[in-house]
Amino acid sequence: MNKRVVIGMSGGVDSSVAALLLKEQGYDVIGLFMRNWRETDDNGSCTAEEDFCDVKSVSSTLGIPYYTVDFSHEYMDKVFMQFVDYYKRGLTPNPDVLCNKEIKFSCFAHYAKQLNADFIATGHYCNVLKSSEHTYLTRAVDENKDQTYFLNQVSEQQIENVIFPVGNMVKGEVRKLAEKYGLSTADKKDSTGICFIGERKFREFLANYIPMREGDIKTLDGHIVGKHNGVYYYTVGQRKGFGLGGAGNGEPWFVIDKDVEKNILYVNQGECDRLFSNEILTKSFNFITERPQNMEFRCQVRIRHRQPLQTATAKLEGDNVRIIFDTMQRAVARGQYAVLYNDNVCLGGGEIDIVK
RNA sequence: GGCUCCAUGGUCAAGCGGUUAAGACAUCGCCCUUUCACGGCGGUAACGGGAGUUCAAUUCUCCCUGGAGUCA
Repeated sequence: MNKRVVIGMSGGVDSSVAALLLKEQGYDVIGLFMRNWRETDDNGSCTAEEDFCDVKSVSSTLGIPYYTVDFSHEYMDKVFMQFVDYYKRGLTPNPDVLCNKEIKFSCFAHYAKQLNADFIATGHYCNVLKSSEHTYLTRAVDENKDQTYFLNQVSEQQIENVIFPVGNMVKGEVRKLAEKYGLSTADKKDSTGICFIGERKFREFLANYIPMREGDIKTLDGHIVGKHNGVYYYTVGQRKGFGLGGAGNGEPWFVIDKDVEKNILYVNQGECDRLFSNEILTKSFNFITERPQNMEFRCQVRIRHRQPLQTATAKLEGDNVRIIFDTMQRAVARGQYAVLYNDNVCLGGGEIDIVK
């Protein structure tokens, strides 16, 4: 009896090829398409429909059964509510990190278990490394596509029976393979935007959930230089979207800080020291596999997806971790995650709570 | 009210009789990207109005209009 793998199929190339590889490796493969957001996109079209068509197409090419499941209630409760709440509080949430923790490696995994799966799989670019007693999450071979950042909140238990078939491939190889096997998704554009929701005009999208509230845009020394529709729509370091142009030294303006209580957006023309920091405190840090032995250790860190790894010193402080970077970091946003690495191993991550 | 300046794209700002009327910031599009951002590359977009002078006016003169400053 072949081992059964339930693979999350999004309708993209990566999960298509992941399914292909599993099939080739002789697993009993079942495709599962998740539908977690019930709305059309900005253009009024429903990409979920198109994606599901691709899942059907690829599944039939591969000769595997497929199912569809709807976790939109769970997604709303466990991911989207917090997302909105964070923005209301002036933070910059990362819904995709939560989505992996709560939906893909939780709801999805439980559902797969009901289908008698021995393993679950996804098209994520990352890997698992097994030692005699532990399982570690490791970076993808394709540096450019590594998605471990988004998995920083999962637990060892959640990845113990997970297979990431494309984790040791580069994107080009994935597409070639898809083409070779005639998968309909071979040339499909990579999807971006919030997972399951897609690319949106962000402020307009947020305005559906957080009412606009006009306020002043001020310089750091208190001069009013414009008006905004709500500080929560903006992220520290942001340049576009508040219409400040001309005058001064001709440099672009950047968001430096936000005062949610007073509804003031602080900006500066050109980058300035206030935009940079080399020390942060993360809260309720999640170590995926094991808590480090030393209270203080050297490591690599990234504070945003795809940021090149930054060298730093980490200090354990209870459930929190203080991180002191070797070099200044630009636009550290509260609500995002600082994710630690020890070379290829992703140690885990914590939400950025305080930026010094 | 007198006098003196100023008037170019959304904003700031080059230009100094013949230019495809710079550039920056904003804005828009594309690229990058399973968060939000950053970033890269492109596009749209202007001579306040009316008379003159001149072969030729954004460029010179006058008037109007609209700003700014200054003086009783």
